[in-house]
Amino acid sequence: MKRSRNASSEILTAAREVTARDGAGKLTIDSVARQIGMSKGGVLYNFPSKQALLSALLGEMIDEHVEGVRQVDQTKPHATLHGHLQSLAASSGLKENLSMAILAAAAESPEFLDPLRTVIEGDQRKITSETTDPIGAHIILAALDGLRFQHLLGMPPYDTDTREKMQHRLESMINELR
Amino acid sequence: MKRSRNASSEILTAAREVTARDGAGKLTIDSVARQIGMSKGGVLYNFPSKQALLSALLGEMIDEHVEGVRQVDQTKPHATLHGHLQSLAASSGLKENLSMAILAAAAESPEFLDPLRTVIEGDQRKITSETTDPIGAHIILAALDGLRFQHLLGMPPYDTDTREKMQHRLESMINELR
DNA sequence: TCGGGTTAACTGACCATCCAGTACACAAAC
DNA sequence: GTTTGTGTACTGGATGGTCAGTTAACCCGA
Repeated sequence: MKRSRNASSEILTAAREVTARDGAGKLTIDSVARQIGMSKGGVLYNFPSKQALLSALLGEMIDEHVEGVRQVDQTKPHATLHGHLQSLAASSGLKENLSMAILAAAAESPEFLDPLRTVIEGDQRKITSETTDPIGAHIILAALDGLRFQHLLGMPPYDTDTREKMQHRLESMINELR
Repeated sequence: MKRSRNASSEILTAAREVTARDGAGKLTIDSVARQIGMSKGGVLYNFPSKQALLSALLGEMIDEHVEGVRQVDQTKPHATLHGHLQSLAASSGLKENLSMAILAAAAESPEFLDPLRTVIEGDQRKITSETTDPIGAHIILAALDGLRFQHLLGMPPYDTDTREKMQHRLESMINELR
């Protein structure tokens, strides 16, 4: 048996696989352990509690989001809004319901989302500083969030055609923002 | 001990009180029973399973939403969008995290949200039929949904001032819709 | 280089708790 | 006396977490 120096990243991957395959409700320490072929104790050695595991997953998601936002040219106007749009487009293809697992955790303890709040606060500050019409910018951001949640919860509009048109329109709206 | 013919509606009220006071994670059959001063068996007599209880709660929320949407003069243009805005404004004051309980349930079984999907499908059809710019209308609806979720999850913008300005702006946007 | 000591990583059995759901007796209402 | 509703006590299963012990890798002095 090989002794990987640190299984934590594989554990996180396994957790994503479980949620993707079996749904957010099936994400248990046992199921993750089975997925990676490890014992429950082993998982708990790497993450001392389920909360810790979920926090790490949330951290990954936040990192990916930040990464996605940063992929746009930071010098162009409304870069952060464009970044959010970009991030949405990137994530709207895949349907891993990891976010649902995060939401379920947040239902039990709202403070669990604090790291996310921090990031979003920062984003909103940046967005506000990039425009003279903060309300308009906030609305666009809200629409992007709305699209995210509609998709996450399997709400209409389902067809990717409509959703893409909406994204294009939102891009225009960002560009027309003062 | 009073013997009301049908305790179901009181049970639902009690469930809302529990979630409002203790959070979505504390919504158990026992806690609801305690809240209403009834035994667990009594609750389960009225709602044969927890799913059934949650479904009823979701049903209530949907009814309230539909009610809120209908409160707008149905003859004016974009009545449904205005209705959604109205419904948002009505619900944005209170902070009962019943929705989080619903979300948590949906995390375990996505089909749980089917009734909601049906309603929203209908709404979207109506909205689309009320405008010549369905994409624009969809975006406004997405923004309204986004605001809902931001509020639900305690995400910024926190201040009611900004949120009210956003609602006003959205109202203008609806009015300017072709 | 050999062997003992140390330690990080992990195992597997077990515990504790929570909680949905069941069984059934019992009370009121009609 | 039958139906409707409620209380009490329980079961069973899922699941998060604990812990003593095992394994392998690495270190280091003789």
